[in-house]
Amino acid sequence: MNNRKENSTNTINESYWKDHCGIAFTLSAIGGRWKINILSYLLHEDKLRYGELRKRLVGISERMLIAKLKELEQDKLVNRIVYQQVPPKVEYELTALGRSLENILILMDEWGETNM
Amino acid sequence: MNNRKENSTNTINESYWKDHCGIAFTLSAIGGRWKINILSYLLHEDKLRYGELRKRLVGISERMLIAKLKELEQDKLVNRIVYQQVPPKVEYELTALGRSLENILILMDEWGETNM
DNA sequence: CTGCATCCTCAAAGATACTG
DNA sequence: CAGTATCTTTGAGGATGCAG
Repeated sequence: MNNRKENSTNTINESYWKDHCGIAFTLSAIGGRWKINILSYLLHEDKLRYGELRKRLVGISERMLIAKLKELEQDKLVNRIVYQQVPPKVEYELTALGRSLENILILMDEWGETNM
Repeated sequence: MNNRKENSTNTINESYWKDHCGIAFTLSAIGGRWKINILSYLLHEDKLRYGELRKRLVGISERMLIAKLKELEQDKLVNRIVYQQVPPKVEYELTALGRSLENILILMDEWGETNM
């Protein structure tokens, strides 16, 4: 996808990458404080406007939401749909790739619910 | 488990917690830069001494490794086995709860391998 | 060998004001 | 409405020295 190799995980040795490279990549795509929340909402609600997402993600700053949406878009997990009109309207939705994360999110949710 | 509520995710609103509480909890248990790496090694190699883990986790500082192992121990994901001898010998191994994360790690690895 | 305490750095994230 | 720009803050993580 994009510049994964510049992330913090690039200091890991070869034996690691042989065994767990996929995990590191997945984490780099959905890890951090906000991305999974964003993906979850888009999973449940199909299309959401920027402002709707912001209302749901209580506590996120505009700057962060934009940054994370842009990263998700660059990683092809979400589509950004621009409606040419005034006032502006932009919607975000999951791509097929984004939806393919559903199994992982479900498993994580189940494990958490069971063990919290 | 322990003090989840003090984490950064505690600012999220009610509708979030209703829908995705489990995911947030799971992420708080295995998220971050190192925990999944540690878990992966213990999954593949059963018991590992502190020094062996440190050799495998290239780039981690002693301070971080100790801190993350302690967190994993407090969350009941790993067991710490102390051998009363000189020089000291301590081994770490997954608990049943820790091994129960295997499915998630496998899914994440597969997704990453497929899409990286 | 295993582990703790202290100090420090830097990047991620927050706050705020502004614009098309 | 949907962003952008700038400044500030925070805290995860690194370096180092010490101890049982």
